[in-house]
Amino acid sequence: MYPDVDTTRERPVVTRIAPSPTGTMHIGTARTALFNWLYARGRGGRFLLRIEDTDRARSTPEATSAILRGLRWLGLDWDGDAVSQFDRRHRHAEVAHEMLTRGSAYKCFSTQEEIEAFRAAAEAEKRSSLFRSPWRDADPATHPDAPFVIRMRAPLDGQTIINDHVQGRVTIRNETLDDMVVLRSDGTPTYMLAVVVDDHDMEVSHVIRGDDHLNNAARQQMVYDAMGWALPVWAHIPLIFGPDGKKLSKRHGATGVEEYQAMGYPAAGMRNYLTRLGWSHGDDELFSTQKALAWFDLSGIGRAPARLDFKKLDSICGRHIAAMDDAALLHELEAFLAATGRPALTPATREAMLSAMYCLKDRAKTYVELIDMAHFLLVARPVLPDGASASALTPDALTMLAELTPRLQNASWTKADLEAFLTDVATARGLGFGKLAAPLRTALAGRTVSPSVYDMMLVLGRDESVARLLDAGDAARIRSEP
RNA sequence: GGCCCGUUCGUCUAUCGGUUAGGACACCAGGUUUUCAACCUGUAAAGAGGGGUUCGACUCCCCUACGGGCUGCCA
Repeated sequence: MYPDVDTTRERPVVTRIAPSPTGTMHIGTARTALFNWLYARGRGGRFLLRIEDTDRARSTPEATSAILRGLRWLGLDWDGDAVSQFDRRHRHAEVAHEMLTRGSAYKCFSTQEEIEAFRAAAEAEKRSSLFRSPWRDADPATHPDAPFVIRMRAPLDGQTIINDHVQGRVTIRNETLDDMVVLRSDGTPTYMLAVVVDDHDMEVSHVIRGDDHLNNAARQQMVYDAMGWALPVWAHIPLIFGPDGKKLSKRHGATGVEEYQAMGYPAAGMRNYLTRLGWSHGDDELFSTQKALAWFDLSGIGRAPARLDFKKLDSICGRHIAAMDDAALLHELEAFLAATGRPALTPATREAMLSAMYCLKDRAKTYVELIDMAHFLLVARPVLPDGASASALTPDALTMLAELTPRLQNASWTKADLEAFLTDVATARGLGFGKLAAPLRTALAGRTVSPSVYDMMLVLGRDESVARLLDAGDAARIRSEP
């Protein structure tokens, strides 16, 4: 019934993401947005945003702003203003009436109670529960003066073929579809109508969306056909599952993009991971957004649902953080601090952070870990050692620090010289450097985990380092006094 | 129930009829090492099951099993 037209013919590339504002921005929605963005931006096309808010009961402004924030965080910029589907309801109704005059739709006066009763009976008798409206072929002259919905007059036989660029040729027999409602009795459009009208009016050329819409595509294609509109290229991508292979839900932990932002994952790493989830370009695993834009294509999308793997996300994000330019990383970090309500950096800590970035970024997979690793430069004297690190301050260790500290006053303050000097100190006592590093780390950072002691001394500088070592000695002395 | 889609190491995936089925993450065993991270080396690990088609199937077809989606005056 529908010829295999080449829908990829010359036509400007326009994609869109059309989330419904009924909660947080789901990670799956974010990935769909990313695919659409990559496809359009990689081809000089446009990427649009439409808020599908026709369900007035469930749509909230808060959810809309969460969507905007999520897209912005991921760096997925859209063209023009976000379109409100609800605002276009009159246009949708206009098309519904156009379908009426064209004879491709009809008024149905069946009440919801009648339909529900029919479905219940059909289920009970194990018959098809497809509702066949008795008004489909009724003479308009006999129509009552009563509320009605407008239904699509869908073909009863034949088949509808979805030429899907991910799933392949999908054939659906028309007899398995009923006459869907396109305009509700209150005059508002249903999703099935609105999505087609909007995509057409917005000149969307490629519809890349979750494969939960694959079946819907057949019914939507009937609307395109009824209106004589050019079909978009269909690409129905598999959904994302939780680590256990079940549909991603709250019990898996993070489902909203803002939760990932709060956990400190860098946007570039998220883009990389999400792009690779369900799409591939040979064996390439780690890539920049520029590469993704150049490589992304519908042919690389897999047909099976993919599971979220936090370990891999961690790994990818860690590599992105390590590869980032220090200044850019600092900028991102400050944005993270602001977005999550953490205290901002002071001019002094900002400078220290920048100079320390080289020894911090290799050790962190998230900004949370980065901040944690930077603890030594964020705390002010006196550094209070935590329980685990305090145990390194044994009497012997304190003696060693006390001897060493004055000599640090005129030591050469470079990594190589400090390393030589401190190694000598430890060796002179017949100890491995580890025995000396532990108390040094405690005095400098107050933690058992930190960057290398040399790096901390370099970042802190001579005065601050010496002062911290003296503090540690003082504190121990005070503790040991009765 | 009906219809539609899917199924390669634990996970993400490569392969587009001919490979010892490759890579990455995770794991395990070593190495490096001042902690952590990183890094290096190595081990183990897969075509859901059954039928076809073919000289030859992970790859094409069918059936089954399992998973998912749709079946709303939700989107």
